[in-house]
Amino acid sequence: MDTALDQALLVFRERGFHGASLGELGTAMKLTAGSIYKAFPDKRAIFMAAFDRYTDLRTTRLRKLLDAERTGHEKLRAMLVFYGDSSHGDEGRRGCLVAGAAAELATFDREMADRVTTALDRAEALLRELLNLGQSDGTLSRSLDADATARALLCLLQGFRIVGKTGRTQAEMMAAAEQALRLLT
Amino acid sequence: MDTALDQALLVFRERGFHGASLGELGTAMKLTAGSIYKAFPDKRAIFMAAFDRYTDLRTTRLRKLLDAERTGHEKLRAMLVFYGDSSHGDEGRRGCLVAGAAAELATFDREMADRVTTALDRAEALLRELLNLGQSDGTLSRSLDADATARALLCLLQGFRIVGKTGRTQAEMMAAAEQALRLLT
DNA sequence: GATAATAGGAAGCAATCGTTTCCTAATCAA
DNA sequence: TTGATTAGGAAACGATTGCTTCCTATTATC
Repeated sequence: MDTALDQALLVFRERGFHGASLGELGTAMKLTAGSIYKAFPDKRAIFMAAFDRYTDLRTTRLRKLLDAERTGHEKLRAMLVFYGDSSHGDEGRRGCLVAGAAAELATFDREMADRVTTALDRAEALLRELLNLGQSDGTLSRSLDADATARALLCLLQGFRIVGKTGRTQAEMMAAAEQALRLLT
Repeated sequence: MDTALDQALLVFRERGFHGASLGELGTAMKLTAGSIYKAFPDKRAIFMAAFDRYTDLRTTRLRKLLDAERTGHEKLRAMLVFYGDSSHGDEGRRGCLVAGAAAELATFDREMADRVTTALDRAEALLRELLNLGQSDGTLSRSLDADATARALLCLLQGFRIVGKTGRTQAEMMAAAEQALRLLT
């Protein structure tokens, strides 16, 4: 089930919700349409399940990376690098389900909009935590407005995923991430 | 023709390329499908024309705003405010055609990917110009790496448009913009 | 004012969409 | 082994999609 969702995930990331047909989803999940509809009431439910799995997987991976760092500055760098790594080459071109859902579905699908908002709010809250930590342990500038900076960083990271769709190099994205980090020190 | 495109534009911004049907486009443009296909070979061509008009309109408006400012710092603020203003409330929820096309079409449609890349490259080049100007006239920090900072700002601005899809307030977006600007001074 | 050219709309086209139905084969309890 | 339950696939469903055809007004030209 999870492995099938992992394949559906890729199709949705590359093609978007409306751009992904059940045929493509089926071949990716190695399942026929009939079988898929045994597990999901409709296409939208597949997307939502894929969305939830995507955010779960990514926050788990990110948390692990953050736990390996000590200072606020280092944790923040790890988060910027995490997004930078997801925003270049093939992986970058595959795109981000959160950004994609925001662009494609947030206007008219209330439930999807709520999911996107929740995901973004969590990321923003995490960034604020890291900023506060860095300001406490002295590794980040104390003159920053943590709320406004967290929101700006959220935008920066989402922008990474959009710009990353156009096939930038790792070096390009990392230089941008490092420059952003330098401004906060 | 341009006024018809302006209406098609809105539909594409809200629903994306695949999410916008010719019926919706027709009612928005106050034209039937038959008439539309007198002017465009296919739906994709409508989108491309709308995309070009969108980028033209926005760069024209932006250039005008930038010309009204003198220093690099003030011009950069004007650009950040321009994107912030487009990223809240109803206008924010309508979304950005460039970000939308990047998320939805950049993976498999080479010609659209090129268009998106060109639009992003132009924005990045403009940001670099403003940074260089600010560093020359002393209104922006000379220790910045202009290339990396321009790319980071490009991501920030595209992120504005994505986050703006979820209905943020003007105050929220402006605080983020002002904070980003403060970091560059 | 007659005629040619064009712009727009109504209706219908095949194809594809998401979805359902039904059948088969595997699984499991007794 | 038997019978019940389930998972999966083949095929077809109506609806909608992007697109075309054909007809009717309107405009423009001489």
